[in-house]
Formats: sequence, structure tokens, C-alpha cells
Amino acid sequence: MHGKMTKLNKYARQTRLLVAVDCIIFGFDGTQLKILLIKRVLQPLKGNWSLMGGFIGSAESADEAAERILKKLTGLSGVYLEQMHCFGDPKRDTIERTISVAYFALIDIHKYKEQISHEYHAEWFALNEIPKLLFDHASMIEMGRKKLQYKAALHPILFELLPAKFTLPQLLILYEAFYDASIDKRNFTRKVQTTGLLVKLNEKDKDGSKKGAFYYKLNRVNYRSNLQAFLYIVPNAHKLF
Amino acid sequence: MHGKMTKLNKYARQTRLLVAVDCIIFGFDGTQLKILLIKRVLQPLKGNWSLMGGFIGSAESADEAAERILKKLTGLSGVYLEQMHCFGDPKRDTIERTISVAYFALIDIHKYKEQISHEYHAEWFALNEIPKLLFDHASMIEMGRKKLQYKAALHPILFELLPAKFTLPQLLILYEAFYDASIDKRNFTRKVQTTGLLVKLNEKDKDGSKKGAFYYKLNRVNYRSNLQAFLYIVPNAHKLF
DNA sequence: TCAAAAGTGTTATGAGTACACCCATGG
DNA sequence: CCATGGGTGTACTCATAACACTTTTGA
Repeated sequence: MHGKMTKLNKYARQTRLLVAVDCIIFGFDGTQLKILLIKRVLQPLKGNWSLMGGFIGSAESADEAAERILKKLTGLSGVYLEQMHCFGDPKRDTIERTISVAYFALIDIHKYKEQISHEYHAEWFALNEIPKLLFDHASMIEMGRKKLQYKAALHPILFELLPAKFTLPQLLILYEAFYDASIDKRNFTRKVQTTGLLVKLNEKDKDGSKKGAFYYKLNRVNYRSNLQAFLYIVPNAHKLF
Repeated sequence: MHGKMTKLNKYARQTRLLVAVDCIIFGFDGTQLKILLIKRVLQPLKGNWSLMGGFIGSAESADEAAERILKKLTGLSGVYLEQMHCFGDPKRDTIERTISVAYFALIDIHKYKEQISHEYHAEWFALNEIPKLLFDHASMIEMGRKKLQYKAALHPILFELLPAKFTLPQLLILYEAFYDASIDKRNFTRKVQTTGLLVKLNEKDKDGSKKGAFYYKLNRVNYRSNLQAFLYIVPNAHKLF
């Protein structure tokens, strides 16, 4: 009994399945946290809103497929992209059984705008205004929101949603929007400052006020080494869940 | 252009893949954290140690497949089982490309012993004595260990590794073993007691000492409602990562 | 009686929280 | 000069951490 023979015995009679990747793409427009959805222009299921997704090709890994798909829609690569969960219900895809590996991506919404491709009829939706979605995409988004809330309460990943230069008031608004809570300005800025993640720039954003708010950028070195560390930026984080 | 037609266009030409589930089964023997591995007795790759796994059937979800596979090896159902990560490298399985969804399970090692099936040549291995493993199973275990350490630092899930009745010294030893650290007994017991997760029984375990240690059991109601809450049982949890 | 493990209380430190006023500027 | 948003300091509270002795009992 050689390998090929046994492959027939053990592997060959198994069912092969379609395997897809779906991307939950988060962005922040300065006021609200939003998700990028596409509208299907082709059959099947034309007209349905859905997450951006696609099948895993025969020579690519799931991570590579997610990057490819994200790039196809946004033009962006090298952005924060994390595998979230594998959705395996046999009835989740109504056309043919498909396993889907959901990823979530955090992007700077402004970078996206420059490179938007209209081919997919993509639109940003606020989290509380998500339209009816294809298949189980609504539960994917719900899980994505929860997991991101969980993770961002412990780790400084929301910076990924901001441009390279941002102000402390912008950062505060982002956290307040995402956790739907008002956060004390003084405690917040102190906490963020003591993390050592920020570098103050000699430049002000005068858009939001007459006085202007200083721009900051990330200290990328400290950022990378602190991504795994617990940094409780959100107040009362331990009571959140 | 109707649905069937488009299914041919869009779905039909996609590659279908084998999709498997692998289970990282953790147990605690009173001294060490261990993982249950099986030895393949058939070709292909006979003699290799590996995680317990199997292909996802055409009518079952990934979660159901994981439960089925866990039950096949341990005889146990209703145990703690959580999806961990989907491993999708096209070269990870050397026989045929297979996507694998890894799960981790926490079981009471003593329950298992009663129902062990010798069919799979299963053995428990301490985490620092894992033999060479099939495919990418070593990295699955490594990720499993890390994720479990992370999660158990925040949530009281290690109770799943203990029998229904356990003593505080046993619990302490479990945490010390898992985090390879010595933990202050007084702080530990106080912290655990104040969680409200434990019910003290009027019975002592006299195995470990002459004096005997009181047995406790879980308050299942509080346990379930606190699984999502942050409970920092491990000291210096925020410096761990 | 003694060895071996179980059980328990106090103090100190530091992180988190609550809270209110001055600053800078453009209109 | 004033309205608007930006920026900062202090005191209190509570959770965590450090630390050592007494109790029980079988051999």
C-alpha cells in the first residue's frame, strides 16, 4: 500500500468545498465608524449589499486571498488585516455550500477615497445603518464589531483608522464614537501620552478650531512592540463586556 | 441570464478544496498542562504524531465537525471547544491541499481517562515535550498555547481543565504551571474568592496533605455570566505580553 | 512532637477616575 | 472682545502586590 493508493482511500473520497474570504473593512470618517460594503451588479443575487469577498485560489493562502481581495476593492495593501473567524454552516451560502473565512481590516478612510474603484458600487455605511446583507454577512459584521471592540479596549489598534497625522481631539472622538461613551478628555490624553506611542509634531490642525490642535504621529517602533501589550485606553474597560 | 447560468459562470469554475478540522486538546494532570496527540497507524504518513482531526462532511458545520472529532477521540461532548484559527497555506498539507480550521478544547483529563479509545494510539504530552508533528500542527499548538495564555489571563476558563470538585491548591498549581510563574497564595485565593465563582463544599481532599484542603465547585450561574467579563486572576497580567 | 501543607490579614503602592479652569485664536 | 474648542493639574478611591505566621493532623 503506497502513498498514492492511500490518498485515494483516505483523501479522495472526501467532499471538496468552495472556500471564500470575506473582508469587514472598517473606516472612520471623523465622526462615525463605518463599514465598506459593495452592491452586487451581477447575478446571482444582483442588487444585494454584501461584504467584499472572493474565493480562495488554488495557489494562494487564505491570508493572501484576503489581501488580494482587499486590494482589489480599495487599492490598498499593507494595511491592518486580521483573520477573525471561519463561518462553516452548510446552509450559509444559498447557492452552493461555501466555507468563508472572515477577516477584518482597519483602513484610513481618506487613503481609500483617493483610489476608490467604482466597479463594485462600494459605499460606506455607519454601523447602525447597515442595510440588509447577503447570506450571513450581517452576523459577520456583528461579530467583527464585537471582536474589534474587545481588542481595541486592550490594544492600541484604532490608530490604524486615522491618517498618519492626527490630533488628540480626533483620537478622542474616534474612541467615543466606537464605544458610544463620553470619555474624560484629561484622563484620555494623559493615558495616551504616557503610552509613548505618540510623537507630537510642530504643526497644528486649524480646521476644528481657531486655536488649532497639534498633530501627532505614531511612534512606529513603540507601536509595534506595544501592539501585544495591554494598554487600557478605554475607561472602565473591564466592565465593558 | 438566470441563477443557474450564473452559478456556472461565477461559482462553477472555482477550485474546491478539502477542508479539515484539527483539535488541540488541553488537559491538566495535576502537575502539568498537557496536549492529547494521536499516532497515525495507517498510511499516509504512518507513525507520525499529529493532532486529532478530520475532514468536514458535506452536511455539517465546522463546529459540528470539531465536536464530532473530539467525541470520536475522547468520548466527551459538551466540553469547552472554541474555534481558534484557520490555517490556509497551500502547502501545509503535503498530500493534497487542505484548509484546516483549528479548534482548542479544554477537558478534564480524568473524565477522558475513563473513556479512552485506544484505536488512535492517543497519548498526552507535556507542552515542552511535544514530539515532531505532522504538517503545521506544531505551529497550531504554539498558537493555541499563546491564545489560551492570553485568554486565560483575562477570563476564568482554566476551570474547564479541573474536575467538578477541586481544591484551591490544585487551582493554584494549575495557574502556576500554565504561566510558569510562582503566584502568591494569599492574593490568589482572595482574588478567586471575590469573583463569586466558587462554592465551598463541606468536604476535604486529604490526598495532598494531612490537614486536607476543602473542595470547591463552580457556581455555574456566575461562571457563565462572567466568562466574558475581565477577571484578572493571573498577577501582572498586563505585563505578560 | 514534628513535618508538611492549608489557611488567613495588613500595609503600601500605583493606576484609574472624577473633576474645573485657563489658553489661544479668528472672527 | 468674545465664543469656541484646545490644553492642562490635583485629590480620591480602589485594585493589586508584597509580605509571614498560625492551624491542622497523620505519621
